Amino acid sequence: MNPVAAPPQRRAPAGPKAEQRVRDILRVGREVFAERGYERATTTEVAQRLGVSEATVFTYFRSKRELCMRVIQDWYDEIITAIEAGLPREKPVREQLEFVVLTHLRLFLIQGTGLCALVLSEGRTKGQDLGEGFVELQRRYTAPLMDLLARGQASGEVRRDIPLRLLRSLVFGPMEHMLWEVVITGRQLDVETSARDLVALLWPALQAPGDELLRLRRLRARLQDVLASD
Amino acid sequence: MNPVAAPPQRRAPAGPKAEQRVRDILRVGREVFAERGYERATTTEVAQRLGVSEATVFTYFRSKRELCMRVIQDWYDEIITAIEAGLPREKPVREQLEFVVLTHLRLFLIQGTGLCALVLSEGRTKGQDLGEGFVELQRRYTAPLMDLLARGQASGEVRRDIPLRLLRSLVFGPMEHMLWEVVITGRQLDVETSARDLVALLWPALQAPGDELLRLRRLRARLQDVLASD
Amino acid sequence: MNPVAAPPQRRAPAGPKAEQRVRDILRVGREVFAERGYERATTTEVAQRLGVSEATVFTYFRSKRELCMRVIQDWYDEIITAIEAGLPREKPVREQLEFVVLTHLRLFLIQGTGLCALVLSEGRTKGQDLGEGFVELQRRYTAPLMDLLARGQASGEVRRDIPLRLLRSLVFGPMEHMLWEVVITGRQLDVETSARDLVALLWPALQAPGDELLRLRRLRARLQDVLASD
Amino acid sequence: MNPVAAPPQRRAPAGPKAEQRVRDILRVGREVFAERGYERATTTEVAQRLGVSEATVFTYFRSKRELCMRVIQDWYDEIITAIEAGLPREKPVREQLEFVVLTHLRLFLIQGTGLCALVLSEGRTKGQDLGEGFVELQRRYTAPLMDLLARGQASGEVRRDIPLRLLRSLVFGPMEHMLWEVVITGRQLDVETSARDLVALLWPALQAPGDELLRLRRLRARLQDVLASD
DNA sequence: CATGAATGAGACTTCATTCAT
DNA sequence: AATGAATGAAGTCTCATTCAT
Repeated sequence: MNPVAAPPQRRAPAGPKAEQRVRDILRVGREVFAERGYERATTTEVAQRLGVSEATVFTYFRSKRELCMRVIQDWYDEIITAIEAGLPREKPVREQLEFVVLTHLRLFLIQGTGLCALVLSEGRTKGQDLGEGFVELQRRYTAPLMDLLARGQASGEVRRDIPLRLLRSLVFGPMEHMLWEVVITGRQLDVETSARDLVALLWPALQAPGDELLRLRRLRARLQDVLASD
Repeated sequence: MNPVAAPPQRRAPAGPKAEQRVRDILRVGREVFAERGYERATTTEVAQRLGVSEATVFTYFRSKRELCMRVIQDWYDEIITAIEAGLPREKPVREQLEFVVLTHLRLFLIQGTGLCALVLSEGRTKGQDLGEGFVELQRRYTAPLMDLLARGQASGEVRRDIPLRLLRSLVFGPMEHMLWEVVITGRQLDVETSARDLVALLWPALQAPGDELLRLRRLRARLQDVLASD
Repeated sequence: MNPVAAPPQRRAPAGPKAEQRVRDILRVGREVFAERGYERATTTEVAQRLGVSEATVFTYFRSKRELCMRVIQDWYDEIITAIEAGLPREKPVREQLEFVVLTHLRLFLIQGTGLCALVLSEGRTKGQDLGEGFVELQRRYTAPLMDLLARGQASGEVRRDIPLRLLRSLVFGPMEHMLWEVVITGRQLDVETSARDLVALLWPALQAPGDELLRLRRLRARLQDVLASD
Repeated sequence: MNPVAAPPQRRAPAGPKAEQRVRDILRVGREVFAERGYERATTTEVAQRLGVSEATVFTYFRSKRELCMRVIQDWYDEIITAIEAGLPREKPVREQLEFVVLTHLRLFLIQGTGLCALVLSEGRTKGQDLGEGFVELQRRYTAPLMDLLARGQASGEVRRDIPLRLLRSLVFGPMEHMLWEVVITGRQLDVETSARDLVALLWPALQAPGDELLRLRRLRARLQDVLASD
């Protein structure tokens, strides 16, 4: 009888200037969340860095939580876009893998380590403050690599006797671990070299076991055949 | 020069009863920090679970921050102790590695995913709230593995052409990544199987490339040189 | 003496189009204030339901307070008009009373319970936000009934030995109490039946006691005096 | 799997001093809510009038809402207690009714008009902020009168042809209306006189119709018989 | 005239921490 | 040694209102 319609949310402004504001807030919000993590980040700081009032922030984002979610989504989108756009699909899987790792490292290190931390550490508060749509984000985020590994298995470049999930951990794990190190120790990192090294290190584990050995043996046998037939 | 006495720091009580109190608070503190993370954990909750007043907690720990640091230290100590005590040093490196991975996974999963998250996510707030002594803790924490890998290199069971640091990331990285997956998705994990699978996967990458393989590689390289110089 | 011009009050626009705007805002404002009460009503909601910007509302009304006052005034005017227009002055006072009660109940229940609540609950904040002109509004609002009762007294249909004010409370009081019940419990109410029942119930109390009754009462009073003086 | 136990509420202190505090806060809270209504009342003001910090208020009451509920409950309890304790059950129903009306008027006017307003105006926000247990409170509040009227009907002192609910409105309605008048106009009121007048006015309406007339006729007949038989 | 955009002021609430008893 | 009690500081969020365009 008295459904007592929910009171209306003030709609965020829409328009070219508004879009710029949204972008600004997201940019600064990303910084702040990355630096401080969800709990220690304050809307006050976001507003101050932008030189606007706190109310302005809440004009464009309904809550701190929503702002954070958008920050994370945007960042995921950037990574996904960067990888999907630049992936050299015609090249061998190994080179594609190098590209994936390099792109991740690069994007993370430009500004993303804090965000990485944010996602990882806030992701676990499932059902609390953030984390409702996290599983899905996580899925999209790892999708390009999963796809790449699957194609590798199909083409025979990647071993088939290990679940994809585990292979994924094998790639992302060390990568993220290296990033943590950077974050914690503050040591610099040469992304290009690190990416190449890491893939070089991983590759034998991803390949069919003894594959290289088998190929080299075949190569030697054929060379011997050639020399003998001369 | 500075005759003004230092402000009287209230000292924590001493004695056997006091030590028990400290242990109790640390035990419960570990639970609470693990479940909620640093920010969302409250001293209130620690006190309530223990059935004491909040003030009591502050009688034994100067601050929430200090309590958290001690919780983390204790937990590190447990892992280090468990590994050092059980490590089968006489067995091949590969088996020792399996032990290390298994022990980590087990300790993390028994009660530690939250602590893992705690360490990882609070570790990054370098110079803020926690994190002063983190680099040192991190060092001690990874020491057993570093040591193991070094011995492996010395004995020729582990390749020498890759920096230890990278090898360490190769082991810890996927391990932690698997743990995050468990935390985020809530999926169960068979630690024994997972540990064995993971090491099996990593082993080819850690091993010194076999002798035959090395010789074959050298052969191929020389042949390529000859053909190129033609 | 005071050559400083008064601060430029922005004047509300004038013209036929402007009048329509004012009417629209008042209509929607009435809805919103009725549904939510003064404090919980927001200018945002008024604007949104009307499809205009918030600023527009403030173009036509200086403040939320002023809008609310106008809403209440308009509503009073409607009731007063409805009653004055429809009152069957030639009929007996009792029937006129039934008309007054019925009209009140009907207008309140159509859309007015919220407004009734608004008036009653905001009326008390005398000298605060609303309530400056409330006494006057209240007077105009009860004027038709007061007039009716006065005419009843003049014609002998209504007792003269009770102050008008009290008689008014006797009519409005139960009526409003019934309305509150509807508002609070959400129960339905048949206005026609309720109006008739209520007047039937009140009528004996409003009527001049019949001649015989009066004489008998006087008789009893004198007997009691005689007995008491004995 | 991760029920994520709800974080614990800090328990309100218990003890003799604490009880005094609770009483103080309730006393001042009653004042503030009565003066301002729910929305306009602020926890800040409650704290300031008490000369304590705002946090102290929240140490004893979890929220503004809870404080307000307790204020209202206490006030209901006072009225109910006062009436149940003083009701002269052996006297005629009419005198009991006078007592009920008088007690209500008195309690309301001492400090309760604001609270009356509070209950009435906030009661309607059912399912919003307050108002969960309101129907029940309302029931307890009117119970003494309902009971009295029911006993009156049983003994034949009150007419039986009208639903109790309507009779209740007939008593409470004018009473509250008079109170509103006092609140709005600020006029003084002699409670004793007003109570007697009001009941005198209502009584004919509550009695069986023509009842008084019939009784007086019987009285006269018997008196005549007595005189004649002398 | 209408409005997009911004904001000052203030509300409720939480929590680590202190201190007299 | 333990704690009951209090609180300062800070945080998120809401909303009426203004003003340049």
